[in-house]
Amino acid sequence: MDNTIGVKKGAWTYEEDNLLKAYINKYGEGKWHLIPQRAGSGLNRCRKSCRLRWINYLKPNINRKSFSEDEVDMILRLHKLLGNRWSLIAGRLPGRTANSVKNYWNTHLLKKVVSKQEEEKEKPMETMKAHQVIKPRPITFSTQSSWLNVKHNNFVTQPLLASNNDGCFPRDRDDKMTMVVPNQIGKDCASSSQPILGNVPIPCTMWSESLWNLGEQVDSEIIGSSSSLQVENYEEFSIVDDFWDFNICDYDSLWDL
DNA sequence: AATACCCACAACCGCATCTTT
DNA sequence: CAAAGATGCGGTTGTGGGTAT
Repeated sequence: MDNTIGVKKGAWTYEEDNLLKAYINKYGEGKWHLIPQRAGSGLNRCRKSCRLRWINYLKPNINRKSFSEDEVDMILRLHKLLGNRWSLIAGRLPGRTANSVKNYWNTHLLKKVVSKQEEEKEKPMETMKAHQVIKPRPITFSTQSSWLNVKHNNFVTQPLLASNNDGCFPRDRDDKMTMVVPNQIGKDCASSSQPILGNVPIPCTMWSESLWNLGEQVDSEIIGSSSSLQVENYEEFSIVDDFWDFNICDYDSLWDL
């Protein structure tokens, strides 16, 4: 546990920053618990504070400029998809930290999003955009091996449900269901300039590779290297249709990307 | 000029998860 | 396998600077 007794808190001084930078230069990142004994008496900070200071402020590649329109757009899209998973969102924005993305969201975007949602609520039902719902078709991994092998060439087109390793859908609490975001079979987008979904171009950082990696971070062990979003509370869905109806919003988020 | 208020962001805190013993 | 320790994450708070009154 942290021994925080007698440890300094509050804003960091120039000297403390230099001590921490010198420590990182000498020993590298990580091993935060060793900082108090290695960095000397001038750096009387707990390891958590040191880690935060380095990650959010001192790290050389941090982009401290104001957020560009593209970055804001990316944050909005990723937040729609991932929610408040700031580290994942920041991971898609080079040079940005989870803390800075979170701060930007809370100070600039949260109000906008909330007011927009309020507007949507107040709209009459008939003016709402109709969604085309494509019901998923259960497919086993063995039959999907073809598209699993072409992930680098394609981009997201249609979500499907995947079964478990044994080819069956979940039957009990120990089984896990995954939502798979497959690539469009047979369509090679690697040679085109930028993938298009309807009339909406997909930002370059959200090409299939990004989504794929995203999926790996969301749930890497359930589905191996495929792009997947693990569905929690799967036990609520006794049949595929129930699951699909319940998750229309999540699927729409993907379409809106 | 003084004060109040607001905003942006750095930093802290508690908790969850992962790793080590 | 359990406990302890280490790390990482998201929510929240504190504070300094800018602006309005």
